[in-house]
Amino acid sequence: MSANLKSKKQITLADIAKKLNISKVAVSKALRNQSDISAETKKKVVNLAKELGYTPNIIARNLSAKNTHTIGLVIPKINHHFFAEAIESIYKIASQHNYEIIMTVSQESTAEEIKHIRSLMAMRVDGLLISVTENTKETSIFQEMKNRGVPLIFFDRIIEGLGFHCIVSDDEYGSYEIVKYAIEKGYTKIGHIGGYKNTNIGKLRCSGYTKAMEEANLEINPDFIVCGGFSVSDGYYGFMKLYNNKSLPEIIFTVTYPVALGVFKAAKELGISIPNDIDVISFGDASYNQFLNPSITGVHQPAAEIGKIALELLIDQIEGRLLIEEKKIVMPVKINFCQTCVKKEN
Amino acid sequence: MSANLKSKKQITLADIAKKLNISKVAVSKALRNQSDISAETKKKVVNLAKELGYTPNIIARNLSAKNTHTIGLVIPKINHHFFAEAIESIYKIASQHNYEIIMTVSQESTAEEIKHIRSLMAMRVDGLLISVTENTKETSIFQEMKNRGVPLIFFDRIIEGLGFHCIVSDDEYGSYEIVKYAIEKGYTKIGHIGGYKNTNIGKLRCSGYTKAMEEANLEINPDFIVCGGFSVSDGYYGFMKLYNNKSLPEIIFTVTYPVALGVFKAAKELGISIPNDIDVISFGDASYNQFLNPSITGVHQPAAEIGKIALELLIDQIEGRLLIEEKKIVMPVKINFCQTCVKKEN
DNA sequence: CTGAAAGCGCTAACAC
DNA sequence: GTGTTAGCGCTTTCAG
Repeated sequence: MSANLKSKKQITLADIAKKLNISKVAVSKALRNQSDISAETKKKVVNLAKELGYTPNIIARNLSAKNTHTIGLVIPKINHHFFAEAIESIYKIASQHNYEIIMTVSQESTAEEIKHIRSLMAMRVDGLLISVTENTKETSIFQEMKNRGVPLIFFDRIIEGLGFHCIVSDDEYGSYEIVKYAIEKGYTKIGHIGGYKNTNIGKLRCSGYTKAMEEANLEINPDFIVCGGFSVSDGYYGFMKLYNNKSLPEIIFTVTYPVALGVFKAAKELGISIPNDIDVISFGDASYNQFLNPSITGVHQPAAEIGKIALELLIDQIEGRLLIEEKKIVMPVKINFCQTCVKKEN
Repeated sequence: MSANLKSKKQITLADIAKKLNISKVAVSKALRNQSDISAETKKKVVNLAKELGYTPNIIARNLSAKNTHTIGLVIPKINHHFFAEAIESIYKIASQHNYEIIMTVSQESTAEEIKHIRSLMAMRVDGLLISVTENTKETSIFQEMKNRGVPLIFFDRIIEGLGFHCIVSDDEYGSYEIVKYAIEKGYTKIGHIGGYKNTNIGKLRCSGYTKAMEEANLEINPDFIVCGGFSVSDGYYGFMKLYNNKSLPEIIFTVTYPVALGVFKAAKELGISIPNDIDVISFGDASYNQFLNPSITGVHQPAAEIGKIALELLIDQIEGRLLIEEKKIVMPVKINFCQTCVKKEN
């Protein structure tokens, strides 16, 4: 009825078997190059398969095999430098290990997140790689995965204490370091456009900021802090909110790079110059950052590396080479010194 | 043997049926809320399913159903603004239509591309959405898909004449327009870092450039033209090549936005100032372009729109609502005026 | 080396 | 309303 795959009947093992007057089993074995088939039969089978344009039906194979060599990936957003780089790396590694990735995007919605996890479970992926949404609080779905024994690894945006391995950047220390750097440069009125406190990165990046401030005996002005999500629009509205207060901080530390871009956007609209009128530093960066005006001094995260390690860990677990308890890998970060936060002006 | 999904046995229809002392078929129907099952039975089944944590096995379902509600996506690269935006849109639309996307990344390798297409076919996706690599010349794999009647749509990087629908930006006209604009601004020595001529976008963006030049009776200096791929590194090496010639053009029109960034990178290394020493315009842009120094005047492509239309077209075709002949949709583009190509200096 | 039998989990078709 | 039968395409087991 439709122009889809069913319209032309697909070639099956049985078709090949019939033409060659041998059994389906022989064909199956020949195609998988098993040892107990004569070279001659193999050759005949392989040739005919090619001639007929045979494509194995993985669905059928998976149904008997019970594993799919497929990994489910759930991320909150694609068009964000950190994730774009991480997934690029994940796809590369997956290809090397002959796993297929089924990526889903939650769009920062917990309902979508749950829907996708269920869908991936129904597809019987061998394991799950997840970075949760900025709103995820409810852990029951993950608890359920734990009970079922589904291999699952969290990366970047994680939930601890559920027994799954986690891999993250050193959020707290990186934040601490960059705020400390700003303090050394002479800034004292330091604001923070942070993430929701229910997320690990929101919480830790904020506490790194707090620690640096306290260590330097600097006052943390609550008016200089706003919390929200991780995207450009959150930075934009965050800055607008700060702007509507009586006074602005001298420099703002943003929880992500997109948030910093949002600040740029808002400042531009308001005719406020960065870094002359107000300065910005961020957690995270982007490959194109070097071309910005000004380029943002920020904490560089090893996104590709995080993706790679997360996937390798997951594959190890799937293939039974990893049976240890919940483990948290914290990747070191470093500051990428650019054109913001150069010196405090007087 | 491993900590994978098989370790804990999955609940099946049969398990539920046995506990309830009814048949598998009744359970299957109840779960799919079919009309010929009593409300009472339905309730019992649904409750028990939830209690046992039943997850339908889509693999098994697909095997009998013969369609998978799954679409294969093959792109050359993720971390490139055009694709990031297009796939974000594709995922969004897919979610709305309840299709699952299986995205694969060819990394600009034709071998990977073919491997992924075969793999997606083996997974029996209902259709394919493809943007080919910069190296794709061999069309036999697509010919094969045509013969099999696989619904397939090309977008952005297309192959015409094979009978598949295509959707692209107006590459030639957009290029013509922006080069014409540069000419109006007084530039005469205009170079082009272009794409391989075997690709539609490489060819058309170059011919748009050529047309504008010819129309203005400007000389096209072969030394001002280099061809290559579409990424940052291609722009970088392209510019280095131009630099090693005797003279540089006044302005360079690049085939993609990443190529323009590559030019920025090379120029920065060489101590050449953009737009003072040499100027740049590009086909394509990025959301963060507005924060660049200088922001690049370029042709804006409706990436999200292209992804959306491509997918909707494909779904129409899969579901049998589209039976017309090969059709090419050309999306209008517009110039995004920024800080490059502002005026020719004397 | 080869093949017959059984089954993966689900659904469509048809009977009761 | 409900159940029986058969089959999707493949692989594993085991007998020859």
